[in-house]
Amino acid sequence: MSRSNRERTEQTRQALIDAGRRLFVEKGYAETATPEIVAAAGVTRGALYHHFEDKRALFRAVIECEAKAVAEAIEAHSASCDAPRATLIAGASAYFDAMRAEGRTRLLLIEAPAVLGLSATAAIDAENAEATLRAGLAAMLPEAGTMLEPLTSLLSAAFDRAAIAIEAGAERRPYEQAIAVLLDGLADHLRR
Amino acid sequence: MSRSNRERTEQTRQALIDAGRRLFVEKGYAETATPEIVAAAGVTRGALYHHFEDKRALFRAVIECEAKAVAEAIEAHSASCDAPRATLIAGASAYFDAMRAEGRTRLLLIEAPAVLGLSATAAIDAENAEATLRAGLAAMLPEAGTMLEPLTSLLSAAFDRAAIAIEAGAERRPYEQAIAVLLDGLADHLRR
DNA sequence: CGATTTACATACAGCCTGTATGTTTTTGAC
DNA sequence: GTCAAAAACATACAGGCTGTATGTAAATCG
Repeated sequence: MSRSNRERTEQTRQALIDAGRRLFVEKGYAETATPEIVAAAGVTRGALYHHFEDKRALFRAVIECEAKAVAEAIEAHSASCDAPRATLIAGASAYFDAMRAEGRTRLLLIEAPAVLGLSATAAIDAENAEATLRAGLAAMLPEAGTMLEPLTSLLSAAFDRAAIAIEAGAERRPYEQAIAVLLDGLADHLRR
Repeated sequence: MSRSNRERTEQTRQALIDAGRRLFVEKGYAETATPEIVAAAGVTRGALYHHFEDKRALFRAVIECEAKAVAEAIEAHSASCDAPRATLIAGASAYFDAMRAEGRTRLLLIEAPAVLGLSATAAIDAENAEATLRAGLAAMLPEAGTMLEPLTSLLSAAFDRAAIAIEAGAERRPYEQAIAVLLDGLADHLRR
C-alpha cells in the first residue's frame, strides 16, 4: 500500500489539525503538550515539526480552519433577503448557529487572541464575518456615515459576546432579541 | 536595618506583582518566565513560590489589582448626574480613561480570559464594571424588562471592544459617539 | 534504475515549572 | 534577654516540554 506524497501530507496534516483541535478545546492551548497531540494523531513529533514550524503554527492552522468553517456556514445560510434588516437578522442567526460547534467560541474568541495576538486573529476572521456585518449595516443604515466603522466594530463585539453567552448555556432568544433591538434602535435614531 | 514581617511580605508581594505586570504586558503571560520575573523583582524563585501558589496565582493577583484600579477610577469619576443618560455616558468615558493605562486592555481583556478562564475573569471584574453598567441601563431603560441582562452583556462587550480599539490607536471620539448612538437608539426604540 | 527530494522517526540540548530541603530573620513567651 | 517556633526567604533537584539536529525509509523524477 503506497500513498502519493500529496495524499500523505494531506492526511497527516489533517490528522494533526483534528487532534490539535480536540485537545486545544478540551484543555486549552497552553496545557496541551505536543507529545499528546501527536499521540492522538497517530504520528510522531517529527511529523509535526516537519509540517508546522512550531506548536503555534499548528494552532494557527486550527484557527484558520475554524474561521473558514464559520465563514462558509454564514455564506451558505445567507438568506439574501433584499430587506437589509432581515438580512442582518438572518446573518446574526447564522453566526450563532455556526458558533455552536463544540469549543468554537473558546478557540476563536478566547484562545486565539491571546495565542496569536489580537491583530493576527483579526486579520484571520475579521475580514470574513466583520466585512459581511459592515456591508449589512451600510445597507440598513445609510445615514451612519463616519460612524459605520466604529458601529461595525462594537456590534461585532456584541455578536461575539452573545455567542459566548449562548455556548455558556444562556437562552438564545433573549440575545437575538437584544441584537434586534440594538439594530432597530440604531435605525430609529439615525433616521432623524 | 530590620523590617517587620508584615512589611517584608507586603514589599516582596508588591515587587513581584509590579515586575510581573510589566513583563506580562511586555511579552504576554506564556512567554514570561518566572526566573525573569524574580530577577526583575530582585528576589529569588523561592520568594515567589512562598507568596504565590504558582505562576498563575501571581498573574491572578496582577489581574485583581488591575480590576480594582479600574473599579476605583470609575467610582472616583462617577459624576453621579441624576440624568440616567448623562450618567451612563460619563461612566463610559471614565471607563475609557481607566483603560488607557499601559497594557491594561491586554491584561484584562485578552490574557486574563485565556489564562484564568472566562468565568474566573468575569467573577473578578464583571461584578465591578458590569454591575454599574446594569444599574445605569436599568435607570435609563425602565422598559427593558427581561432584556436588561442580555443588553448589559452586549453593551459591556461593546465597551471592551471600544477600549481595545482606542488603545490600538483609534480615535476616541467616534467610539464614544457610537456608544452614545447605541444608547439613544435603545431609549428611542424601547419607549414605544 | 539511480539520485534527489520529501516525509517522516529518533535523539539530544536547553529551559521552565513546581517541589523539597536548607538557612536566615522575625516573633512571642518566659 | 534568650530560646523555641514560625515565617520569609534561598538553593537544589526532578520531571516534562519545546525546538533542533540527525538519521532512515518512501516517493518522485530524469
